[in-house]
Amino acid sequence: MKSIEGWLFDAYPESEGMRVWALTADGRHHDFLDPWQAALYVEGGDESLGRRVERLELFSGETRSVVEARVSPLRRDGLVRELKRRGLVLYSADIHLVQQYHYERGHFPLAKCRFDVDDGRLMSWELRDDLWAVDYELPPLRTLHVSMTGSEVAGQVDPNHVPRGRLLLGAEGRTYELEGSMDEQLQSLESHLSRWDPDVITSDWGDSFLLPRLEELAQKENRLISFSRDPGKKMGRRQDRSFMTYGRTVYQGGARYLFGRWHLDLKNSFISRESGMIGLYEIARLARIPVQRAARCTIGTSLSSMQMAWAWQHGVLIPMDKAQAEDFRPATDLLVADKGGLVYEPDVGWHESVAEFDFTSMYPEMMVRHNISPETVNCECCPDNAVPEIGHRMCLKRRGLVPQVLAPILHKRAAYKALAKIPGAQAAVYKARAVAHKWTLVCCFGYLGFKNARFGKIEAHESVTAWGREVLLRAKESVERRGHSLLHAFVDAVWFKVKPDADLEGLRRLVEQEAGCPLALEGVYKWLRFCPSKQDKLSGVPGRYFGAFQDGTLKIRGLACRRHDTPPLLKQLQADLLARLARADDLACCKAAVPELLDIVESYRGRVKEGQVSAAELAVSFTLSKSPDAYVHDTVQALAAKRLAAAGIALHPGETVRYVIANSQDKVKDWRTVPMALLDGALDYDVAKYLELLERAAREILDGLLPEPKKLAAEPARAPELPLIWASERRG
DNA sequence: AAAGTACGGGG
DNA sequence: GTGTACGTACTTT
Repeated sequence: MKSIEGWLFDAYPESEGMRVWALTADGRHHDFLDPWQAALYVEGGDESLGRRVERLELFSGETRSVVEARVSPLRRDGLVRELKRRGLVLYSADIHLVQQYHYERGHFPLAKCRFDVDDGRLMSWELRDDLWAVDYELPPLRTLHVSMTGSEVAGQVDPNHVPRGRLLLGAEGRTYELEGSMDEQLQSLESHLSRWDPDVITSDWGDSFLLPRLEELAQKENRLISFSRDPGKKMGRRQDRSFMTYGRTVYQGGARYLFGRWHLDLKNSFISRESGMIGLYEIARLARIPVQRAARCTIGTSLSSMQMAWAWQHGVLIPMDKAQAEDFRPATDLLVADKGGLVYEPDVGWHESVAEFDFTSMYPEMMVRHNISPETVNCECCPDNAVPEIGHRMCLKRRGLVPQVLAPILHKRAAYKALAKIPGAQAAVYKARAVAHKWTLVCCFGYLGFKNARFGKIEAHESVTAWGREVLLRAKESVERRGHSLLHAFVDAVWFKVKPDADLEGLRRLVEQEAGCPLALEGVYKWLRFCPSKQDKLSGVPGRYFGAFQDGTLKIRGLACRRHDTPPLLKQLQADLLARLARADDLACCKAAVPELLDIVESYRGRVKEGQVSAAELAVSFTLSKSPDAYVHDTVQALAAKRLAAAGIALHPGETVRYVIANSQDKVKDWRTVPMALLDGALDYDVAKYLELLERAAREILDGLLPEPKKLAAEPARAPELPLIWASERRG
C-alpha cells in the first residue's frame, strides 16, 4: 500500500473503472485504477437492474422511486441505448463520464487529495482541498510550449492556411527554433518530448495543425507514436465543428487530447484566451471538467456542469433531454415579456463632469435575490409574488437550483475582484479568476433562455430581464429625484451630470438601496461624448460613446476601434486621437487639441498615400458566417473567401479570414481583394478606399468637436474630405 | 428600395 | 455538446 499526497491531474474511463493520474509536489506522476462504476437512474425499472432508491424530480419537487443501475463506464452508453429501446425513462444517464465521476466522488480536477493505492488500485482517498477556498495550491507543472515562426506574417491564423515557418519550443523561459524540413522538425519535437517529459504541452495551433501532422508523419513511416503518457492510449480527437453562439458563428478546430498529459491549444480555447491558464484551472475545478476538456468547452458547458454537480450532490435527478416545454401564453403577453434590457436614448453630444453608475452582475443578482430558476417560475404553490410588468410568479417556498448554484460563484467573484485591487504578485491571479467567473455569470443568464439547456426555461429568462428593467427604472428615478440630470441609461448602467458638490458615495448607497441591486461607481468622466446615429444626426445610439475619466483612462464603446473588422491602421489612428484627447481636462481642452488631432490624421493620410503601410496594418479580418460558395452578394469579404476557396484552402463557417482591399472597384472581381494567405511579393492596395475608411474613422471621433463649417451646408453635392476642410480652416 | 452581411457585449 | 434578438452601418443588386 502506498499513500500519494498530491493533485488530481487527469482521469479517463477504462473498462474496469477510471484511470486516475496524480502529481506530487516533487514533480513526479502516479497513475492508478479507481474501480468506479457509473450510475444511472431508471423510472419504472425493475430491481434486476439495480437497487431501488429515492431521488428528487426537480420541476415538480416530488420524490420519485427509481432504480439505480451501475455499469462499468465504457458500457454505460450501450446500456442506455438498450433501456431506451425498452421504453424506460432514464435520468442522469448522458452525463460526461469524467464529470459524473467527479460529482459522485466529490472531488474535482486539480484537487489536492491523499490517495491510498495498493497494487495499482485505489483503496481509499481523502479530499484535502476546498472548491470555495479563495486561495489554493496548484501542482508544479512541467510545461512545453510549441509554436511556429512566420505566424506573425499573416497574423494569428491557422497555419493550414498560410506558408509555415519553423517550429519553436519554449520551456523554462527559453525558446528553441528547430531546423530542417517540416518533417525533420516534427521528429525533433517528438524526441524533445520524450526527453523532457512535460506534464503539459501548450501549443499555438496544435489541434488543427501540429498534432495531426505529427500523427500523419508517424503513419507514413509506419511508426506508432503517441504523445500521451499512458503508453496504451492513442491520441484522442474530437471532430471540428461550426456552431452559433452569442449571435455569431464560431469555428472550433478538431481537438487533440492526450492521456496522462494535457495538450492545450491556446489558439483553440475560449477560456484560456480570456482569462489565461489561471482562469482555466478555476473553471475546470468548479465545473468538475478535466482541464483539457474545459479548455475547449464553451462556458455554457462549464456552467451546465456546475448545475449538474449541484443537482447530483442534492439527490436531484438530471433530466436527459431538454427541460420543459414553454407554457402556453397568448401572443400579446409575449410582446411585453420578450423585451430585453431597458434603454433610454442618450443625450447626444459632448458633456463635462459625467458620472456613471453600473450595477454589478445585475442579471445573476436578480436570479439570486428573486429566486429565479426554471422550477420556481409559475409554481403551483405561490399565487402572489409576481414579477413586475410581466406577471410571472416566483416560488417563495422552495429555493431554486439556479440561485443556489450562482450565489457562491457571485460571492467568490466578489472576493476575487476585491483582492485583485490590492497590489502584489497575486493580484493578476485574482483578476484572472474574477474574469473567468464573469463569463460564467454572463452565460448563466443566457442559458436560462436557451431552448436546449437542461435547466433552462424561457419564463425564467424573461423574469430576469423584467427585474432588470425594474431596477434600472428605479435607479433612474432615484438619481433624478436628487436633482441630477440623467444623460443616458442602458440595461445596467446610468450616466448623469455631476453637480459640483455632489456626494457620490452617499448617492450610490441610496440608489443601490432603492433599486435593489449592488451598484458601483464606474467613474467620473472629465468629458464624454454620446455619438449620434449616422442615419439621423439628431438621435442617439445606445452603446456608442467615449470619454476620459478623471485619472485619464478612457472608456470607449461602439467605435470602429472596438470592432473586429476594422484594420489595425484605423484602430491605431483612433487610439492615437483618443490618447491625445485623454489628456484634455474639459471640453475647452478637447477643442484646443484639434490642431494636434488634425496633424495626427494628416500623418496617417500621408502614410497611406505614400504606400508606407504594411499589409498587416491594412488587413481587414472578419468571421465567415457561411461557407464561401453560399454568399449571394459579391462583397469584398465574400470575394476574399471565394479566392481562398479557389486556391484550395478549406474554410468553414466561423473561421476568420483576413484580406487587404486591393482595388475595390476593379471590374475583375477577383482582383478587388487579396487574402493575406495568398499575399506574396509587392503589396498593391486601394489608396482611395483606405483614405475613405481613414476619414470615416477620424470623423467618428472628431465630428462635433469643431463648430459646423458653414461651407459644408452650401455645397451639399459632395462632402469634401474632412482633413482638407479642417486644414483650410486652420490656415484661415 | 430591398436585401445581404458583419458586429456588439465583457475586461 | 451549440443563446436569441435586434439595431446599426455599410454594401450589393
